[in-house]
Amino acid sequence: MDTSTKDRILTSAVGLFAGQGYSSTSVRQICDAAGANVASVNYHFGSKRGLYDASLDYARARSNENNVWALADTDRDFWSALPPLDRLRHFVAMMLDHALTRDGKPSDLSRMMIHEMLDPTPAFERQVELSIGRVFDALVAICRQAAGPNAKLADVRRIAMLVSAQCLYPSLIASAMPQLYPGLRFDKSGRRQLAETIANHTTLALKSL
Amino acid sequence: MDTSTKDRILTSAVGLFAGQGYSSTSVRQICDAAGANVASVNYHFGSKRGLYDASLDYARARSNENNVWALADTDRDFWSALPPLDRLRHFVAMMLDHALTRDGKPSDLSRMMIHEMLDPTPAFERQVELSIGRVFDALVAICRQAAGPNAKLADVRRIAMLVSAQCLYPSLIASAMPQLYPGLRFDKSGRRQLAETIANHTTLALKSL
DNA sequence: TTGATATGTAAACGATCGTTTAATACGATC
DNA sequence: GATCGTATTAAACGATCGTTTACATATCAA
Repeated sequence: MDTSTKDRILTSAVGLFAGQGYSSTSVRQICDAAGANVASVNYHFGSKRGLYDASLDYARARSNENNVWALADTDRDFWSALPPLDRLRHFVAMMLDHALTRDGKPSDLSRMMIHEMLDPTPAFERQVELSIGRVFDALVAICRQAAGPNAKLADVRRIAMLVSAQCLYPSLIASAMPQLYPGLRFDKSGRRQLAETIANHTTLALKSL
Repeated sequence: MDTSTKDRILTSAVGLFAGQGYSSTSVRQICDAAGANVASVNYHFGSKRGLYDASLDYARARSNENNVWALADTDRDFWSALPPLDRLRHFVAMMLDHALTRDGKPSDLSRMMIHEMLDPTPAFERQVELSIGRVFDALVAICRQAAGPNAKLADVRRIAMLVSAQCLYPSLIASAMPQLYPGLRFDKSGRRQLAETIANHTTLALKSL
């Protein structure tokens, strides 16, 4: 093999945890996919939970390589220079680009996060602090800025929650897509259309506050 | 006990499957909660899968008691008499009422459906035919009617998908709510506000097509 | 070469999984 | 009262789970 056993295990684990969740994925299944021995998981990561925590960090790191969640940093020069509605537009597009890969399938990170939201494990609290929470906070801040000073915070927060709902939903229903929405595709153009639709509707909603 | 063993198992199974999904819930866990013997699951339902299928049907039946999904029947006199935008408003409120219980917690059925969407089991296809699929089709029909004849079907479908995203999201993040949205509540008034917000924004979106 | 440290592996551990078996208790029917 | 179908139970089945053990191998410093 060209990569280390530890890396191969990590890569296989991310894919399997993202696909089936924590409890449905066995250590042996991961090791078979990685071409590694069962005992190597506990050697390199201490336990299955340790591997899971490392997988979350690994998926998040890989996602950040494409400079993505970095945009959640509200105070970035590049962002604060933009008009509020443009910031919102870029932010929505960014969330979708992180939730869906280039070929329209859900990203491993988004799937793992959704599994965590649905059935939180002890690792969830840390992931909220490190990624999800920051992104949501940034989204609220952008929506607040776009809505103006007269909008009530509770209303803005509700709209921000609905934005994240629309951005994460494609990752949730990806496995069930062909059954539920036979015509829908999340390729590059479909993703762009979706981002525009969400951003436009949110703009209308924020302006009507 | 005042109820039959079969019913007690069914009730416990719905709650546990909804809470943790299929593979994370053990037969022994269900039987302990129901005060039944482990073997009774296979006696009454044939297998764990059989119990799971029966649980889905049971949860759906209980949900329909409150006359809910019946509204998905687009040709109902009561509904077709309403103006399109009012039908949309009622439909969104109905979806939210089915996704959330009176005290703001997610319904068992919505949780089970979300688990199915995220990691479909062999039972999913049947549930799409019996409930989810019909509801989504009805939603598309209502949105199409509200958008008028000039709207492109693909655009209407995308908006309908986003509506279901916003209605199901609260059930997805219910376990993680206190961490992600500390201020948000889905009590009666919160649910009404949420339904109004979704319906209003969707109305704006459909009119702008 | 020797010793130390890091890595990989076969085998087994005890626990838990879904399922089956064999026996028992109950109730209705003949 | 004997018989039969239904319901329930304790106990055990083989399989799989996460984890551990004991041992083999590789790498490098002394």
